[in-house]
Amino acid sequence: MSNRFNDSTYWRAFGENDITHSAGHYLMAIDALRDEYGYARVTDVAETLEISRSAASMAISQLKRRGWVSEDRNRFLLLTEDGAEMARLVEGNFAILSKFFEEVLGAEPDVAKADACKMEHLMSLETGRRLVWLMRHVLNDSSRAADIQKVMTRFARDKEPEDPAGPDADKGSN
Amino acid sequence: MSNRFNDSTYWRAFGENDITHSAGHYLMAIDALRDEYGYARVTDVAETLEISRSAASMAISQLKRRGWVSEDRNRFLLLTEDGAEMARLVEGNFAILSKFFEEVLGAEPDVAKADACKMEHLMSLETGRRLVWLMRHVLNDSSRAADIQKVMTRFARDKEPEDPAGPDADKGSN
DNA sequence: GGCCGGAGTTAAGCATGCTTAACAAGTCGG
DNA sequence: CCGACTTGTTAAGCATGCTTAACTCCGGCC
Repeated sequence: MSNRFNDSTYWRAFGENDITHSAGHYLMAIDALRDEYGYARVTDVAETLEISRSAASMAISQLKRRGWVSEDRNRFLLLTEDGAEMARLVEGNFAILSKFFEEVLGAEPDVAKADACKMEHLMSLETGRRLVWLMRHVLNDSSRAADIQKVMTRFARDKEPEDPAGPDADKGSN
Repeated sequence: MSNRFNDSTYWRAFGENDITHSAGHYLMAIDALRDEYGYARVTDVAETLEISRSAASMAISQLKRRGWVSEDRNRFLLLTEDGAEMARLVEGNFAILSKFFEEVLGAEPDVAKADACKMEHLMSLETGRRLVWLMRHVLNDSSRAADIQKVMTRFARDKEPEDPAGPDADKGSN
């Protein structure tokens, strides 16, 4: 059996990500709060994310130890340079994925955002950049965009129960 | 502040997924083992996934309780109908995502597979189907495929350090 | 018949990430 | 000046998901 199941470096890498789903949202919350109010406290982050203050407190301690969050002289929360970079990465991945799901694939906005939110911290910088590039150069070309729209409209019309991988997907590839 | 940060139903939905990353791989491992050897035991799953037998044992108990795995009369592992469906969903998502990352975005095979493996259990059936459809109807059209290839070749040439979201991505959207 | 080894389970420990409860410290009002 | 509220932290508990260690159980072999 020589497929990806034999190679634990693949599937177990899930747990060794640069950033967890929740960490990404802590960073983005701090960023958004500073944008809007000029400062961010533990309590504000907890409120924004609708979790307990204690959970926010402990999680933010981790983020400080990891060098992504610091405090100003008034003990207000700051993103370090690395922290801001991670926040931008996750934010950017969310933006591009939800845009792709909605505008190219024609998914419902809610579905597009839910899927994007779950995947945002997992897509590599490299792949994210490639997707941005494609979107920019395909969608901004109105003829190509219309082309794709036509195809996806046909999808909406022809839609029938079918295997998500489809007959020509290379199942168990590697 | 009226963006997705205010709505915990979005980001916290991550933990309420239909299936976890590891559960997906347990199901796929059982499926693959039965395909190749005609049967699957706890020990075989543990070996395939390179985890301890005890971890496999406990995880598979959960999957049985969840109605995704059962046993035949010789105590060999079986996927239930629901289990097989979940396995096919995750498998299909992996196939289509890695194919998309590699063949459309032009990512390195390793990067494509790593990203796909991390995201496979998170993409909804709906979005997966749409991606399959697009791939089938865009990539199978050689002129359109060439078009995209040309764009992505230009990406490889022009590649420069840039924000993954790019200037025209709707950051903080909702 | 007894013993060994493979298969499977259970228990205890660790990390993440959440909860509630209890508590320390600072600020503000009467 | 002191009580009350706000802020932040720590502790204990729970779920997931892994580990190692210590079993049970069963089948085959001398």
